[in-house]
Amino acid sequence: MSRSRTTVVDIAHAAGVSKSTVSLVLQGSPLVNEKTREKVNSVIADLGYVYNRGAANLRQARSKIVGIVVNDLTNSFFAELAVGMDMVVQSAGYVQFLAHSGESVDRQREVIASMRENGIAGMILSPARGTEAADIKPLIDSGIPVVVVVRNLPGAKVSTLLSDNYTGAKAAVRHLVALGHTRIGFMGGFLDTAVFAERLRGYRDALQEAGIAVDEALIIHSAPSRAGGVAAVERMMLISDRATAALCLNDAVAFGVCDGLRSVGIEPGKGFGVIGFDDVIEAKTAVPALTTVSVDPQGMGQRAAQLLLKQINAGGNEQESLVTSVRLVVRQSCGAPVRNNHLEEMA
Amino acid sequence: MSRSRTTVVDIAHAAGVSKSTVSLVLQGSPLVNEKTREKVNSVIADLGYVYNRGAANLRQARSKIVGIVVNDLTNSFFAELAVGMDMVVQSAGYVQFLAHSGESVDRQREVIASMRENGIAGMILSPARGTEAADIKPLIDSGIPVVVVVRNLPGAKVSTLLSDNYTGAKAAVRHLVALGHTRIGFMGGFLDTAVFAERLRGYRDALQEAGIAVDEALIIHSAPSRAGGVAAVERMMLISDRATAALCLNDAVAFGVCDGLRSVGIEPGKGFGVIGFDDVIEAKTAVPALTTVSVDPQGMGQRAAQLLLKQINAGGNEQESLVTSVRLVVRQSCGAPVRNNHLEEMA
DNA sequence: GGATATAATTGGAACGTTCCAAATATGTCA
DNA sequence: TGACATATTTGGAACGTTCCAATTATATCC
Repeated sequence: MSRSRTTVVDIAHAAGVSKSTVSLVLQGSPLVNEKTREKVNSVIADLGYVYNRGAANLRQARSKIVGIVVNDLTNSFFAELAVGMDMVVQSAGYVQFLAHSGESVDRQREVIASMRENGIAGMILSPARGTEAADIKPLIDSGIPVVVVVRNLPGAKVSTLLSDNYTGAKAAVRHLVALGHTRIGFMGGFLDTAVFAERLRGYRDALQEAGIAVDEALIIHSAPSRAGGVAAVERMMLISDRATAALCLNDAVAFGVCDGLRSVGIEPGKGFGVIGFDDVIEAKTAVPALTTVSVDPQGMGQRAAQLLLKQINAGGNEQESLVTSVRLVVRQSCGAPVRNNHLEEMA
Repeated sequence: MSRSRTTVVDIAHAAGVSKSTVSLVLQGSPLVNEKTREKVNSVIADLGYVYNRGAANLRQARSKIVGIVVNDLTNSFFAELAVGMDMVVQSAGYVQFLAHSGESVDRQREVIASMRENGIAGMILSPARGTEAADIKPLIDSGIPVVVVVRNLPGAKVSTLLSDNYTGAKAAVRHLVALGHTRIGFMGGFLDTAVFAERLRGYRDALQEAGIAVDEALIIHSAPSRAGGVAAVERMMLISDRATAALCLNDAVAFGVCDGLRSVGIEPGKGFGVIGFDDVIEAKTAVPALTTVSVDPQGMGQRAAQLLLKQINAGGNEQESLVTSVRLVVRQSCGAPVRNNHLEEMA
């Protein structure tokens, strides 16, 4: 069907110049005469030439491709994170390989290897559960900048961008305490992620600070999903001295908790205070609107991408560790009277 | 930092063979002696060689990269669609550029161009609203296989994979009619997509078939999102002879409709029947569980990817148009007694 | 042992760019 | 006009692989 690709040489020939000149035009070099540039550009348009970035990469040994690996794209927090990255990556003239590891370290290893073979200039990784520093060591050793987001990867020599889970959880619990709650639960998640550990730590410390003893029975583990939230409520109903409010691992769990409450006849926000974490888009429009710790995933994705691009351009590989601030957005699900939209701000 | 990349020549040198032999080993050719193969492989492992697929692509003029462009990754239907594609693409040894067009045709054009420069072997496109056949013409003309999913692109010479929107909508409305409803609304969406048109057509035809006159006042346009669903209910409350049930453009709208109903004191599934479309994961765990037309986005993504890979391998570019079947999953939100999970099946 | 078949290996050109050093054109000055 | 500076253009090597045709090693047969 299509004859062999038109190349820079074809352009050169048709425009009556050398391929070097065409290359110069392609790169927008100021060295080339205005008339020549016009001529070349018009020929390019005529022949429907498409630049072969692969060939250029081969010669230059640096590509305009970044790799992004996300543990769970079906979770809207991560989907939005990815969209944030997409925005700045595209705008900078890069494209991204974007893959979903599905929390499988094996799959993650495979896609990282594959991306590496395909010549990425850098990578953003939101690690699958159970990822170890060793998993990305070869990547790093080869001098490719890596930014780790959302979940920490202790021991890895990389830049990281985490949200301030500890402070956020603390603020949420403080808010529940201020509303008069004393039986406050923590729902969703398992011990295996740093995110869980930090949020739980914030929860514990806030209770302690308020002089409320931590009741381990109120810490209910479950899958970090909507279904997990439903399950957590079911489990909670079995204990005698039940909670009257809960901080949830994330918004998905919080929505599940609302569902679960409703199915046992409790109205979230009235009979029971629910606070989520992440502030995904639906949090605002849900009924009741979800009180949650806002992480702005899209903004976080943007920052991560900016950080990566900076490192790519700098060439140097000094690591940088950023913590994005977080704020409690009070809506209806916690049962507090809504005074204004962003009641509490935290640095 | 890192010295220049180790190449196939370095391997050859260290293993005492020629680069051609190394290349043969890399490709798993049966031509090479078992002992030589072992030797070469061990050297490869020792030197930490990483294959440069870009160089190979340059020589072979066919890559192992596919492009995927999705109109809205933050919509979980599309996120799951993408995950389905990711699964089969990865397993086939390909990587994907995955980009989010955010319903912007400009952005979409840019990323398509960028992916093309980066040498994709094929592309799956879930077009942004307003995309025209002309937008992807150059891609197609260059002989790159394209599969269009979810939304139709009339006039484009491509393979398509659509869900059976018409039949699905019809089945949903029939079900509502069977439950005794006569005032049935259609909520969410605008006239500008084929998906909307088809589902609406199914709605109209089913009503007509049942001898119920279509009341244009019950067709309420709104954004195809959760917030849009809330808005649609608000609008619906203003009319005198209100609907008692509604088919929603998609699950997001349906959730919004449930939210909206609740905030005016109507319990979805009791006072009002709600049916969604798509069957996203949360549909099952929501309260009330959402009756919806199941599209299995992940499965659809897989099929799309399989179709694309088939076309890439075939080389031939005969188009194929598939319609994925769809089935009504009756849960609680429509108010029907749940007899078993998949009450109605449709081919 | 020589001829022939088969197995295994190999050098060099090619893919489409960029980059360098060198060449050529154009302008300026005395 | 010659000397010099500056603006513009250019050929060829290089990037890391694959592929072809050709070569060399090994086995098989009479």
